[in-house]
Amino acid sequence: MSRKPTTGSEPSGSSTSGSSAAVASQRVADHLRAAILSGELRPGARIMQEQVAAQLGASRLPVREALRILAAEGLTVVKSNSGAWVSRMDMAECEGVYKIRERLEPLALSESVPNLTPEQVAELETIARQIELTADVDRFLALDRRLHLLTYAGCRVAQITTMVDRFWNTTQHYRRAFARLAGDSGWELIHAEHRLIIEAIKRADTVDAERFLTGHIRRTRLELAQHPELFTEDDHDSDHAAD
Amino acid sequence: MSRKPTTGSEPSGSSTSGSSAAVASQRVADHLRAAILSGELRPGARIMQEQVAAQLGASRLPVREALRILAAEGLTVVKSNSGAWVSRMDMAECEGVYKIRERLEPLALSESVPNLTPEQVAELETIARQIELTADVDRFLALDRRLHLLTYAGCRVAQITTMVDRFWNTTQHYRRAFARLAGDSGWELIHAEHRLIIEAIKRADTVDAERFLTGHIRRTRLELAQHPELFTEDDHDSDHAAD
DNA sequence: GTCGCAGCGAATGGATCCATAGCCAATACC
DNA sequence: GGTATTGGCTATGGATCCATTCGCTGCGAC
Repeated sequence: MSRKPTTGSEPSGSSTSGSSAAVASQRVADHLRAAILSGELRPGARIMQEQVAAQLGASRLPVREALRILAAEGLTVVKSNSGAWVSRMDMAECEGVYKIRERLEPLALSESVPNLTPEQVAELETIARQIELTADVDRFLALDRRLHLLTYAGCRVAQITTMVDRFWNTTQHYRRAFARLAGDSGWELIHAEHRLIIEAIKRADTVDAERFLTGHIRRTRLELAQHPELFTEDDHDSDHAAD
Repeated sequence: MSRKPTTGSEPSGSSTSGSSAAVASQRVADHLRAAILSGELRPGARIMQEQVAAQLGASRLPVREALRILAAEGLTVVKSNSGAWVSRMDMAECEGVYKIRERLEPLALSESVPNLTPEQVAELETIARQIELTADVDRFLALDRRLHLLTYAGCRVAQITTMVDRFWNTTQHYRRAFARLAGDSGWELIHAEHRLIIEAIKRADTVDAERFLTGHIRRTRLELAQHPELFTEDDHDSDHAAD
């Protein structure tokens, strides 16, 4: 149906806008991305083109392009004449992503720190406090994501922030699974790391900020390596797509 | 039985040089990627869907998907209801990519060094010698690319090598422009850095290898920053796509 | 003379239709 | 009774056709 496209003055909706994108491909991609990140579509879940098309009231063509876009982002895999699935990582791949993040995010942080406003720094502390008071896993995930991405908000290099966002997206599901089995001592360490990172940011000390952030990611990677069971959960079909 | 098709949709495939991808989208993407990397399509050049479609004997649909793929790789930009162009970087963006490479490629190298075979190391030295004997810019570019990517050949983490490949692709044109105006002393430094990197690789010393590689990329970035004229060359249309 | 608006053309985005390649199951043969 | 082959079904890939939108050009008004 010809839904009035609202003629967005500036299309340029560069990812994660979530709202009405001018082009259907982006809208479908945003929808699927949100579904994957929220856990509604789990790794390994089959994505049927016409099912998604019918659900969103579009034809299969935008869905196809959206699947290409998401595949390029690493969120889906598309096999010729076979179908599309939500990307599933094995432990080695996930460790690889963490190794990349270990190098990349400190760079993002260094590029960001000099440009952070006092208001943003204050918000960092607020979020950190909220995280320490949070017991709910989903809320922790959302806050943790907001915290870290906010520390990178001053990064002027779009390439870096784009990549950082992508890796946070591709590992979202495994972070959720990982957060579920963290013990109290694990939370304490995370809180300590967050405090140290924020304190270094307040001092505009990029060296220390990088150091603590590297340690934060590295420690998470090493912990992750001790839980291979996170990657063995067979998801088989799950076409019901509900949780 | 033995008919194993295995026409895997390998994104950013290692250039099978035959351009015989099973799916047309990939074939078109490979063709356009090669055209961009070879310099046939320069940054800022307009890419017309039906022109490419006619040239490759396909319909516009695979071309559209190919443009999405290349856009995700950073090689093209697509504007809604407007068209597609070869990505053009300003100096800040190019510096950003170099900053990323400065962090990422040492990681790729560290992951690769323990897995490099003696034959590969020997080939590294051969390529380095060839580079030192080369005066031709295009030949230098090809050899330099082969050299560095070969140093990363042992990296088992596909995510890393994929990204490294992508960044080498997106900066290919600027590397070419940059190489054209390098003086003799510049070449000497490059050769020295290559020798040091390879020597460290031979010793399986990942720390030194990372150190020299970081310096290599960083120095290139700083040199690049002194040549803003590389990014001001207006290319306007260039639909003839010849050089 | 310059700015603005309207109309036209061309290129892209989207939808529908057809061909093809896997996958599964049923059947026939060993 | 088991296995292999074949046939049908389904979902994706590709092509063509239509709608939309952006840009350009020409004309008119200030």
